[in-house]
Amino acid sequence: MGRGKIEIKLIENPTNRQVTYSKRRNGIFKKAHELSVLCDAKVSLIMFSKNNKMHEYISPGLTTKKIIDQYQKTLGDIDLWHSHYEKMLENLKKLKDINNKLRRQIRHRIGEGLDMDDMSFQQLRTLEEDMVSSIGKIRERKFHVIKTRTDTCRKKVKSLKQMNGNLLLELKEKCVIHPQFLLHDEGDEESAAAAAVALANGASTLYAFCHQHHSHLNLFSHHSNGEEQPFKTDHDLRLA
Amino acid sequence: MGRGKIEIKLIENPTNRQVTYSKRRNGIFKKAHELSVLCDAKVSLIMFSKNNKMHEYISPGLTTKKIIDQYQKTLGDIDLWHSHYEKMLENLKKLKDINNKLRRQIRHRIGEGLDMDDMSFQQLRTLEEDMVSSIGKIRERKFHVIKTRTDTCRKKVKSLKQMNGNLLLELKEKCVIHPQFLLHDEGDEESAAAAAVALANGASTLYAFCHQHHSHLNLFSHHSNGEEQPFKTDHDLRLA
DNA sequence: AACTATTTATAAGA
DNA sequence: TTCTTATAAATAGTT
Repeated sequence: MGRGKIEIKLIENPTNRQVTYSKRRNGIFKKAHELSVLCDAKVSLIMFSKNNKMHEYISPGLTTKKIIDQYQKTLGDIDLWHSHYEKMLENLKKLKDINNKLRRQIRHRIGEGLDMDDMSFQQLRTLEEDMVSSIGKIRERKFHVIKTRTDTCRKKVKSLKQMNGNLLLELKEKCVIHPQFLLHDEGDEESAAAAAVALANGASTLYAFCHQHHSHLNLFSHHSNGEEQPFKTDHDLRLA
Repeated sequence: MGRGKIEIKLIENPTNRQVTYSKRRNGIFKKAHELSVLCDAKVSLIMFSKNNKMHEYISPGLTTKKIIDQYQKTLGDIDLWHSHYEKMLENLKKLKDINNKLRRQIRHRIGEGLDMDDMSFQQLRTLEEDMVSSIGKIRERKFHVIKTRTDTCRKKVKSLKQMNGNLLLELKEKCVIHPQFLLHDEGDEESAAAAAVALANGASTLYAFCHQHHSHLNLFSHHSNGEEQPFKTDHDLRLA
C-alpha cells in the first residue's frame, strides 16, 4: 500500500526506517483502538523502537498491570515471577498459622477461659505439670538472681567497711600527730585540704555507717527517691 | 475499507462482532509483525476477546516476560507490582518478628535457661505471679472437668442401680408366681425364654453389683482392658 | 508534514 | 469459518 510494494525485511536506511516506524506505529495504534471499541476487546500493545523508545496502547479503562495479570493467570501460573509471588503468599499464610498456634499455646498457658474449652482432662493435667515444672525453673532463676545480687551487696558492704575503718584510723592518726587540725589554725596546706575534703564528703557519717549492720536492706523494693547517700553506695546496691 | 464505511463503536451483533474481531486481529498481528521486521522493533501485543479468549503476538526472538520486564524498568520500578511486592516482604518480616516474640514469651513461661538470662529480677517476679495465677485457672478448669465427669458418672450409676433393682424384683415375682421356672418343666414359652435370657445376661451378678458401693472407681486412670462387664457399664463409666 | 498513487485491509454477502 | 469482491484505509515514495 503505497507508491510501490515493499519487501518485509529490515529497512536499512535509518531515516526511512524511523519514518516508517512512526507511520506504521500510529497505524497499529489506531487499529488496536478500533478493535477495542468495535469488539469490546482488551488490548495491550507495548513496543520499543530500535533506540529503545517505548510506546504503548491500552484499551480504554484498563491498565497494563491488569492485562499482564490476566496474561499471567491465563498462562497457568507457570511464570517464574508468579510462582515466586505464590511462594511468598504461601509463606505468609504459614507464618500466620504458626503465629496463631503460638498464641493459642500462650493462651492455654495463661489459662484463658474460652481457649480451655477444647482441652481434655488429660491435656489439662499435662499442662498443669508443665506449668509447675516451669514455675520451679523460674523460681530457681529468681533465687539465683537474688543470691548473686546479695553476694555482690555483701562484698561491697565489706569493702566499704574496710575502707571506712582505714579512713577513720588515718584521721585519728592525723589528729594525734597534728592536733592543730582540730583548732583550724596551722599545718601544711595539703593535709589541711585533705582533711577538709574528708569532712565535706561525709566523714562525719562514716562512723555511723560503719556501725550499722545493714540489717534494713530491703531486697525486694525499688526506692527510687533522690536522697544522697554517703559515697553513693545506694545506687549500686539497688536490686532492679 | 470494505463494502461500506463503518462507525467506530461497539458492534451489537455478536456474530458480526466475532467475525470482525477475528479479521482485524489477524490484520493487527500481521502489521505488528511487519513493524517488528521492517524497523527491528520489539513488539508485545496481548489481547482478550469479549469471551476472554487470549491471543498474543511477540516480536521474533523475544518473550512476553522480557518485554514486560523492560516495560517495568522503563517505568522506573514505581509500578504497583513492585510496591505490592515490597509490602509483602515487609509483612513477612513483621510476622517473623511477632513469631519470634511469641516464641520467646513461651520459652520464658516454660522457664528455658538461656532465655531467662536477659530478665530482670522484677520481670521474673511478675512472670512468676502470672504463672501462679494461670496455674490456678488451669486447676480450676481441671476440677471443673473432673466434677462434670463424676456427676455424669453418679447419675449413670444411680440409674443403673434402679434398673437392676427393678429387674431383680421382677425376677423374684416371676419365681413366686411361676415356681415351675425353677424346675424347668412347664410354663408358657415366652416367660421361660425371658427368664433364660435374664440369667444368661448375668442376672447372677446383678445382686453383687447392686450391693457394691462403687468405691473402687478410679477417676484418674484409663483402664482400657477388654474385660466384659455386666451390661457393659464399664464402657460408659470410663473417664477419658 | 502533506500529497497521492498504490497496496492492503476489511465489511458485507455468499 | 472461509472466500469473494467492492470499497475504505493505510502507507511508500515523493515533494
